[in-house]
Amino acid sequence: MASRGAYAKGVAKRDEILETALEVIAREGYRGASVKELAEAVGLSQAGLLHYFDSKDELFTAILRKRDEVDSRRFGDLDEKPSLDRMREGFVGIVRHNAEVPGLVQLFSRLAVEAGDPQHPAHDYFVERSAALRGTVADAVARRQQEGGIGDAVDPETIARIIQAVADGLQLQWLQDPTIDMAATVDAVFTLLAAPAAQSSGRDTP
Amino acid sequence: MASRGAYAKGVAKRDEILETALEVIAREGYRGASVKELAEAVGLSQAGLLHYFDSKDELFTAILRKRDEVDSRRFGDLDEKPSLDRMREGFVGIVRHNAEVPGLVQLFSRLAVEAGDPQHPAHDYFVERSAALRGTVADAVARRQQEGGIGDAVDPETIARIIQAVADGLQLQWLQDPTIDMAATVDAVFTLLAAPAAQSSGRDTP
DNA sequence: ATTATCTATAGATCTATAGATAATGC
DNA sequence: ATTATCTATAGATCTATAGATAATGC
Repeated sequence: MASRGAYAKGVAKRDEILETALEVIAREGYRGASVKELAEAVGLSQAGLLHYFDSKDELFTAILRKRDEVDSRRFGDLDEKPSLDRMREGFVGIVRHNAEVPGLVQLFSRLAVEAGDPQHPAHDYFVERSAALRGTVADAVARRQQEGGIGDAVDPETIARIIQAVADGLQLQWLQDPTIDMAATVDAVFTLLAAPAAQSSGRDTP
Repeated sequence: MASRGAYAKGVAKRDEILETALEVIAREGYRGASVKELAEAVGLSQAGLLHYFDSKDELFTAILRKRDEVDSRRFGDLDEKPSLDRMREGFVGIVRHNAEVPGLVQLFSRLAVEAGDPQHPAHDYFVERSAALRGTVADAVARRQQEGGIGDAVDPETIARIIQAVADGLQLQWLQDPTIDMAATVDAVFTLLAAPAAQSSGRDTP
């Protein structure tokens, strides 16, 4: 009931845990990422680490959240109504960066599967993150469609969903074959979208 | 060394195991799919079942292979150079069917992540299956591009990779929110591809 | 003789919790 | 007084293997 909240030291430690975990997983893969290994990496016992999280799944969910925080500081927040072109750049940049942190891609994909269960601690994370991402993309697509830069055979929400699916699905392919160029392929999706506009521009009515 | 091979009974049993496993997983999800549960479903002890497979991962890999076999009998083999339209139908049909077997979607996605490790028994399965699928799609796309039905801003292999990524990525989204219409979204990808052609058809040169 | 199957078990994890002690801060 | 951390352990799985016996087929 009467909870005083974490001490300053505790707050800092929790943060240190998440940052160290990100490094370890990025480098060594999700494999070596048992609670015990992560605890050792940060100089705690397994029980000592779990003091900060309710369960292992909470821990990994927090790691993903931390990652988004770091990424959006690095690549600019996607919640600012960017133009489609700016979004394309941002998106491709993140994907290119992901190709350097295989362990995080593994962690993300694996949790995405497990979090299908609404009881899973990461469920809300995925649902919210997805919706936010798609909302921003759909906005930018809708604006471009109004300018005539993209055909309107498919509605913006569906196009946004497709773009997200490509990014997620490519990661699964890339986990099998890390030589494929995820960034270039995501970029190609935007090229495909733009294609019709290029052909019809300048002569709107026959 | 001198291996006589399985008896007729054994061959049948192995097949029965796989078919029962498909049903159980489709119905109950990947969750309840420990070796022990699957063994019970088919009336064997856990050790009795493992007699037919080298390991748990081999078992699950065999289950996925069996599934493809069943599906391609049901939806027609994709290895026959179908037209893009026929392919679109087949693809959408499979996706629609997948939406009825959540447990198999979970199993597939989860193994796709784990099989990233080249040591994993399912690694070859995913690599080969992927390549075959993409090859067929790329072929059909290339033919359509030559007819002018699709722009050539993006090469056929990349388009094939994108289509596959959409299908795989949508499954991850659908695991979080089973109300989304995977089939309709995959179909929309083909609509997007066709869009430019519709606009330019009939007047090739300005 | 070999396969098909069982029971039993070793052994490897891994998670969560209980019950300490030391450090921090109202 | 509460948080931060430790050691120790319960207990839940789960996989793989050993060592049987019963059924099958060269």
